[in-house]
Amino acid sequence: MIRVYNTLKGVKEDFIPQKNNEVRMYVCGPTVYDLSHIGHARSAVAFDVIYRYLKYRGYKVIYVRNYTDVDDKIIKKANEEGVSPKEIAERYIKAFDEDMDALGVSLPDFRPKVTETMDEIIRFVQTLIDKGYAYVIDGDVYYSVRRFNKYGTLSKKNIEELEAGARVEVDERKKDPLDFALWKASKENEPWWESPWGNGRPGWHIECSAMNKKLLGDTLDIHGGGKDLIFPHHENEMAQSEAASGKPFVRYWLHNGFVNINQEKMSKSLGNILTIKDALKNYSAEAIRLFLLSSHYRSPIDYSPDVLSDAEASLDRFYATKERMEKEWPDVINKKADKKKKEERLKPLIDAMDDDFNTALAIGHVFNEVNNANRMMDGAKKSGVSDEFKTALSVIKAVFGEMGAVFGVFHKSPEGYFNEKKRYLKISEDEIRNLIDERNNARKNKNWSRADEIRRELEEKGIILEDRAGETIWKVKR
RNA sequence: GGCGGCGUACCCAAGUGGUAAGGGAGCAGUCUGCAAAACUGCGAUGCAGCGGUUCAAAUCCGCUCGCCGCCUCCA
Repeated sequence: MIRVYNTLKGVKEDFIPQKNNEVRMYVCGPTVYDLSHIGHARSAVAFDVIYRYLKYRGYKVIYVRNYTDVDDKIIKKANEEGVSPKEIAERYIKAFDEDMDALGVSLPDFRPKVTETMDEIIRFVQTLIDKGYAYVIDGDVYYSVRRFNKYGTLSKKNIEELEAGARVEVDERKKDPLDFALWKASKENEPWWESPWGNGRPGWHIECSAMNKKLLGDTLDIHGGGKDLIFPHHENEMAQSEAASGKPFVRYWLHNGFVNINQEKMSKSLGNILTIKDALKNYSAEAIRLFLLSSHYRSPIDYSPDVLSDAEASLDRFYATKERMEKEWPDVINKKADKKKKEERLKPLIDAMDDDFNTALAIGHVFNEVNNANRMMDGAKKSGVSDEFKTALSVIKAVFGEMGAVFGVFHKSPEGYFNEKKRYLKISEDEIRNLIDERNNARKNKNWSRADEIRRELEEKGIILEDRAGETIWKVKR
């Protein structure tokens, strides 16, 4: 049984989708006005793993992640650059897609855009007006917060205190300062769409409600996003959707924690925004993914060179072991793993993931198995190959394969992994080869000082030499 | 001010009542010409602090200290 922490209830509870085997899942995607940063990556990776895991556990998942391509910030940027909002949106959708692809984030089943959902949005607003939850003023449409008596239940906010503490500039025309815009009449130099209330564009929250209704129906099983979206975005979404349908909007609200940079919140004013593209210049996508999955998705995490190096070191260890398994015991690991034994070994991993997608614990178990595999291979070398050993090693290989597919980490070929590290090389491969040859000649002549000198020389350039039986191999260790 | 959360070894991190997973770094050993990798051993008598509940607490309760997030666009 999967258990998830539901923001709405504030506790972990059993995960039971409305339709026995089917999960309808929606995650808030980016507003495409700038390059995506490492925080977007966290949200995307966290929910990607949740998506993959639900499928792994046998659910049929319909996963939707939107692009907000109509928004104040997009318009502002477009006006600054003297280009159309459409051009801005397209540019950053492309950039976001590239980033997701680089990070190995799987494509959601649907990726709706606001511009392609306009009819549904307008109908949705009209429904809210018809039901008395919204009112029109000079071409604007506002949602009447006080009409929805559950307002504040998601973010645990008291409506009276909200009003008292409101720091937003109040639009005097609104009936209540808390009311928010469903539809905004277009101003000059703004994109607009025709509507019953005049030309205008949607407010921020209505798109998600409309997209959800269109693609997933009135009630979702999972709705996800960053913690910062709980208020006001998700609170407003819930208010809109439940007012319109009269049904519960979301069964399980899931929210991921933030990524800080050197203990500070990322923000434009601090100037410490780390884009995904910049992160990828310094670290591999897999290391970034492993870093993101090394703590629980709800905890805040701190991005720093140290923790990313830790992730790289972990990956080196994992792939060195995988390589050893493949090189030393190809016949053993290519045999089909015993199903029952596999389930036994998989159990701790499954239990961890079932418990609110505890990737950190599950990855810990992966490394327990790395240790087991190495110990068993050492043992087999010393005291012979037993059937037990063969079974266990093939099972571990299978465990790596299955969990690798869920995490989107640990799934490469060791050769491919170590080859990728060559991008950090500060010396040509030919030069390395030549130096290794020279060193091996020196070793033959027992010229140990020259041999060690070459080793040191290469080490300074981030190359580690390993003298194996009959050959010297080199690896990138930066 | 309101709401929510966090504080576990040198660093990262799991653990929500039964006696501290895992990774990195470090030290020692096996192996090696020397290394590397791997393995073995060592490493928190204690989980911010102080009290309390309990046969038993990192885990529950209370207080104190420190840190953070949301309340306004934000993953």
